[in-house]
Parts: sequence; structure tokens; C-alpha cells
Amino acid sequence: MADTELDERKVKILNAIIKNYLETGEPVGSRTISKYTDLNLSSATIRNEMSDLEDLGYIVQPHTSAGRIPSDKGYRFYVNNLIAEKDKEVSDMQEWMIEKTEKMESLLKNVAKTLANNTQYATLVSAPSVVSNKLKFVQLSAVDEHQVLSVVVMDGNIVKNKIINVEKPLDNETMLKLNMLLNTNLNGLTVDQINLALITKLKEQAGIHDEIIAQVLDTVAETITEGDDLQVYTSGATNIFKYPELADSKKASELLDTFEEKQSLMELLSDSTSEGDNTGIQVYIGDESPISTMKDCSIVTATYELGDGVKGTIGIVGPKRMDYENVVDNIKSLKGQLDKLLKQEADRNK
Amino acid sequence: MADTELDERKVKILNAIIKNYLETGEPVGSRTISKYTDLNLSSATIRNEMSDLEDLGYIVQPHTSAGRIPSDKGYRFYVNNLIAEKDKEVSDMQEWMIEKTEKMESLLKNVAKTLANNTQYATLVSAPSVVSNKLKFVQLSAVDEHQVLSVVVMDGNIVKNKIINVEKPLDNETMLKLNMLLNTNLNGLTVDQINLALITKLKEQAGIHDEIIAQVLDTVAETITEGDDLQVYTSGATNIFKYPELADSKKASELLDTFEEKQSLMELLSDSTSEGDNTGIQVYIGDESPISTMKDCSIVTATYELGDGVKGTIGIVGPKRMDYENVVDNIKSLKGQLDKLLKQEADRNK
DNA sequence: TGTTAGCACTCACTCAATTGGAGTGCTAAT
DNA sequence: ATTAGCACTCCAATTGAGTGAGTGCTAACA
Repeated sequence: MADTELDERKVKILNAIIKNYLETGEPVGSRTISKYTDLNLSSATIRNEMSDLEDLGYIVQPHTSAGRIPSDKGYRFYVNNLIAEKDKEVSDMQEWMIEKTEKMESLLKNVAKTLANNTQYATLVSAPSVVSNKLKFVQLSAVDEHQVLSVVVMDGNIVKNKIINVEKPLDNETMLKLNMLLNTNLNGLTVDQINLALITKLKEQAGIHDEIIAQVLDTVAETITEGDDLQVYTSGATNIFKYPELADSKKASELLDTFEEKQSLMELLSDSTSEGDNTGIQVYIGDESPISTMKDCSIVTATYELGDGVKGTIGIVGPKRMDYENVVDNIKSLKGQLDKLLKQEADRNK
Repeated sequence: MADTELDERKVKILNAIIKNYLETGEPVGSRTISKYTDLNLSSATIRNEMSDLEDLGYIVQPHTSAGRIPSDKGYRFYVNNLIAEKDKEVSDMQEWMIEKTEKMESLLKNVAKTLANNTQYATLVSAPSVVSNKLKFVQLSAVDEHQVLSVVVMDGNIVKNKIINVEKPLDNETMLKLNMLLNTNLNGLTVDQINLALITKLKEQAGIHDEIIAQVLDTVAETITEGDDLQVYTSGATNIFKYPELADSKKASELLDTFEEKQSLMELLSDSTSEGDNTGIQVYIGDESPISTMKDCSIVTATYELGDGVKGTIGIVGPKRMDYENVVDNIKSLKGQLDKLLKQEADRNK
């Protein structure tokens, strides 16, 4: 693992520097390291090594005659080592969720919340993208003379509804027929597969009541397609005030803005779904982040799956000196639970 | 309107002080006022008057030999005058909402957003409280063998749904009977009226299938009752960084926490629904606020109605030196539009 | 040749003293 | 009743000395 440019001692020192900095948030000096570590070396020797490490770009000095802090490259090295090594104990998390499957929305809100509580960082969770998700159930019902309620249930019990205004009341028979039509034709299909052609075909089959039904069908299609892009739940955004390096007015304001404007967060999450590595866990450090306002942060994301195809994402945003071990642990465990939960949900529906 | 303790000149000076402070956010001195206003008085005279105003409690000095800033009492005086006088022009707002009635949720989110944009303060909007709201439509449908979807529509097209897990599949006939039972008994009732007694009665009527149906009924009741307390939409929380007196780390963190933890916001809003005055607009200044973390802020709330009984609330939170005129204008206009919109909605459903 | 001790140097940070300016309160004159 | 003038107060910004943590370099050492 160790690059050729780093001998074992340098690695040890680098690790010591980073570990220490993660704890304190202060630049760490040569004397500290010389006492802190088991390799008995004087501060002077450490200084020489640190000088080398700085030349190699793993650590930087905020100013002359200050201690060193890890550079992005340094963090990256640390994280790579960490994730490769560590893969054993999975922290036990609360089991509350198992019972609360009924509503995807509240489940995800809870996930975001507990994760934020556990880690003390800001978290975000995106709802499973509906695009490659299967339709399970469609139903239209007349609420009153001029309004029809359409309810759509997707795999994973994601429920969507929409009220459709109609000119003339639909009689019971038509209603029944429509429901039949929709369910037999749409059930089990993914949103991808429900395209214009299919809709047109349905319209034709609907036959006589063409006008009204066309309108209804359009709206149903809309219901299924729309709005699933904004589903991001965040929590613990204010945790960033706990880290002085992020808490100054300007940075905090920008960051919180980004969190409030969930749109841009989507980019972050969708970005990470594409280039997932084997573990499904992604770490962005500083400038590596796709969002510029987060260039002073680190971001850890994981994607969880539901049935086939990649779906939703969990993310944690914190200072660069975040406790990567703990975070990766937490997020990994959570991802596992979500995967299991949703899979079992899917199985049950078979 | 002018209290006996304030002669006309004092009122003018007080107004000048407050207006100036609203703009600058800096303590305002006697010389500024002497030049700023049309009443030609020397700074010395102003000083005397200011001294009086301070004794009367309308303004305070942050420290000796600084200018004066309005006290809560001063703001209160200003606001009272303002709201009484001003009632003419209602600023024209975007008309986008008219078309978007279908989904209460997105409507309210939009309201919060535009309001935040227009005023540059933090806003919160609570969904119409369902408590005194009428049930319009209930429906159970079998999604698959073990899951039943219950959909409840309330007045104002608030849709709630919940998935109920059942042991044994329910056959079509039972389903139909259940739906009938629910709709005939519950339609038109308010949540208040759906109490334990009624539920028990329903269970009895359900008869044979007692066990399963009891479970379903319980869940439906739960669906109706639950969760409507958390429906608060916020926007523009980060606007507080625009006002230095709120932007320091500690205060900002507390405030944003309060905004994230929507629960406590509910108190604020529900509080204001109770003691609405004639216009339905409430202004809390500083310590008057029911939430302690907001004691450095002012809060303007308005309640909008839907049919009979008080329902939802719109609120704005900003610094004490907020632009009350503009805010009250905005909020009043918005309240009017919401009232109208929801009323017309209600009418159409008659 | 790698390691260490020692020393001079740098730089941020703290604290106190200094200064300038904005603003007040009071008094005496109009 | 109003105003001009002056002494006074207090904040805010500036300066400068002192401190300490940390570095880089050199020379000695094993």
C-alpha cells in the first residue's frame, strides 16, 4: 500500500500527525510527535522527516513557524489506507427502523437524524430514485364530482398521490374500467418504461371516453414521473458550528445555503452514484468535492440499493478533519441495514 | 394614537431614530437626527428630547456616550402606529399559485420560499391544522396480499396515506364493506369528532372480521390523527447572516437549530393562532416572543383560514430592526391570497 | 551516515497603553 | 425654550513589547 516515495517511518509520522490533528484541530509540531509516538525519535529528527513530508506534499504549514497540518493529499493517503484496512466490526445501531417501514419518507428523515446525532456532522439522505423503480399499484378514486384522486404505489412502498380536476363526473363503471386498464398495463413496469408510446396506446384502448380519460392518463403519467428529483432530507446542518474552521460567518452561511437549496445537493449525490467503487463508499476531500462551496469540507457518501439497480444515497458532510473511521463505520452499517431492509421489503412483495 | 406622555415632536424624533436605525443597524446620535429631519432643531435640543425618550423607556443606550437604539417598547410603539395607519396598497404578488392548488405541500413550500425571497428574512409556514378539518374521503385498497393502503383526503385536499400490514389477505367483499363503513360513518367529521367511542362503535358494526378490521380501523384512526403536528415548512433561514446583530456564531447557531427542530416552531405558530387580533396579524418584539432563542428577533405572524375555524399560520423571523412596513404588507397580501384561494377551493367542493 | 542537541530566528497571539472620534450631559448665554 | 460650547465618557482601532510554540540549520556524536 505504501507508495515507494514513503518509507515506513514517514508513514508512521504522517499518521501520527493526522491523528493528532483530527483530535485537536490545531497544527501539530515536531515535539508533540516525538513524545506522542512509540518510535523514539527526537524532535529534531521528526523535523527533518516533516520537512521531507512537506516537500512531498502530504502536509503543509499554515504559516512559517507553525506546526503542520495535513494537506488534501495527506488526508487522501490516510483515508485510502484506512478504508482498505478496516472492515471488521460494524457498530450496532438502533433497530428502531425495522418497525417503521411503512412510510419511506419518515424512515429516511429518521435515518438522517440519527446519523447526524451519532456523528455530529451534517447529513443528507436522498430518496430512492424512482426512475428504475417498479410500479406496484395504481388507483383512481372519485373524491367528489369534480376531483379524482390518483394514488400510485411504487416498490419500497413509496406512495405518490395527486388530485386531478375533471370537468364532468366520472361514473362508477368508467372508474372501474380505468383502474383495470391502468393496473393491467402498468403494473410491474419501471418509470422508464412508461413512455409516450405506451400512454398513447392506453389512450386508444380507453376508447370512447377519450377526452376525459386522456386527461386523467396524462396526469397519472405526470404523477409518476414528476417531483422525485427533489427528495433530499438533511439533518444536523447546524453541527458545522461545532468546528471552528467552518463556523465563521461567511463559510457557514454559504454552507447552510447549500444545504437549504437541496437542488445542488442532488448533484453531489447523483454524482456519487455513478462512480461507486467496490464498497459503494465514496470519500471526497476538499477540492475533490463536486460542489464548490464545500471545498473546505470532506464528504462521505454511500449508495444503498433496493432490488435491482442503484438507488438512493446517504451522505455526511463535515470538516476535513472529520473522524473518518467513525463516519465510514457508521455509514457502512447504515447502508447495510437499509439494503437489507429494502431487500426484504422487496422480497415480501414478490 | 399618540400617548399623552409623548408630544408630537417626541414622536417625530422617535420615528426618525427608529427609521434610521432600521436602515443602518448602528446606534444613532443626536447630530444625525438634527440634520436628517425637517424640524430644524440643533443637536443639543435633540439631545434633551432623547434624554426624555430614554427616561420614558422608548430608546436605550448600548453604553454611555453611544447613540441611542430603540428599545422593545420603542419598536412596539412604532409598530402599533404603523399597522393602524397603513392599510391601503397591497403589493401585488406573483399569481403562480393559483394554478398549483393540487398539492398543499408544494404550495406551502412555495409560499415560504417566495416570502423569504421578497423580504430577505427567515420564513415559516405551517400547514392547515387538521384538527378542526373535515374528512372528505377515506379509502382502503389492497396493494398486495399483506399490505393495505389507506388513503385519507381532508378538506383542502390534504392527502394522507399509510400502509397497513395485515396477517391474512382481505377479500374483495370485505374490502368493499370496510370502505362503505368508513365513508358513511366518517365523512364530514372533523378529527376532533373521531374519538375512541366512535372507533369502538365502528368496530362493533364491523362484526365478524373483528380482529383484522379492528387493526385496520386503529391504523386509519392513527393515520388521521398522527403527524399533522410536524408540518412546518421553513425557508430562508440563512438570511439571518445578513444581519450582523444575529450573525455571530452563538446566536446564529441557536437560531438555526430552532429552525431545524421544527417542533418548537409549532408552539410559536399555534400560540399565535389563539390570540389573533382583528387583522389576524401578530407582532412579537424581542422578549415578547414565546421562544427564548428568538429573544433578539422580531416575529410577524398571520393566520390564514380555510372554511370555518382558524387553520394555518405564516410567520417571518428577522432582526428587531426588520422592515416592519414591508413585512406586514407582504404577509397581509399573502394571507389574503391564501384565504381566497382556500375558500374558493372549499366552495368548489360544496 | 543517520541521529541528536543546541541555537537563532520567525511568526502569531496576547495584553496593555495610546489615541481619535463620536456622542452625551451640563451650563451659560441668547 | 433653544442653542452653543465644553468637559467628559467610552468604544474601537492602533501600536508595541513580550511570550511561546515551532522551525531550520549547523555542528557534534555514535
